[in-house]
Amino acid sequence: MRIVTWNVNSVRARLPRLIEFLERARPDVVCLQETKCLDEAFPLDPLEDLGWSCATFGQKTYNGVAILARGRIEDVVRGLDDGVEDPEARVISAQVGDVMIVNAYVVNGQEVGADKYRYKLEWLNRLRDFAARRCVLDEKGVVCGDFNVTFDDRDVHDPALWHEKILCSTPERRALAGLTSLGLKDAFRKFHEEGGHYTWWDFRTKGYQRQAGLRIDHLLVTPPAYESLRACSIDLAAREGPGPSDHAPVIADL
DNA sequence: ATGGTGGATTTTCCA
Repeated sequence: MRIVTWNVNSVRARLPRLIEFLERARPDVVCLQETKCLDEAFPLDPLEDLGWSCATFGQKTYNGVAILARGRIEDVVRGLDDGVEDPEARVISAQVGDVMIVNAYVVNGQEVGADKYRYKLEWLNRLRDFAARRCVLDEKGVVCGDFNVTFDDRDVHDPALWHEKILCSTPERRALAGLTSLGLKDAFRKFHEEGGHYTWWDFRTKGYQRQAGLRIDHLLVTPPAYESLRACSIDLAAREGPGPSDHAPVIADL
């Protein structure tokens, strides 16, 4: 099963690029983040016409997540289901075939020390607890999305520049490690131990042209999914050409 | 400390 995570930075603005990617990469499951639209504005018709089932959890203007699948999407849960008041649409999960899929758009956090930063750390702990409830460790499961956190300095183009900055600070990395502590493993690192592989490049500083990026989009997988992993790669072609997202898709084959 | 670009929505917020 080919599973993709991709922060599309508006599904409506990115629809031509999304369709091009679906036809080229031929995934089975696609987890989208930052869809940036209400469910009624999601481009359901063109995607269903191409054979995709869609489960959406959106809001106006910001955030928003969706799961696309060639097969049946079952047992959909929207949100973290922990009783906390939360108006932001950041996580959707569902069973697709024999794989539990959890798709998350983690809070960005703005800057270290900001209110949004503290909220990010709390939110990552809530995501960890949700993943623990939602995934059975001896079955196949994938917790993926835009985590807005690097694992370590191998994921950073300029570690000195980013030292203890947002997306790279020690508390954020500890909170991300809370998910791997459950027994989930970073799919990409199974195949690529070296640094220099990135999934996001800042538009503002022309990061892609400078190869100045960060690896912040991840697939964390349960042990059976990890054992069955055959490949994991970053689709740089989707970050090139006209009108790309600022993130590239990450593709895992299991 | 600031600005650069891009998206949604509305001359500003968020990333």
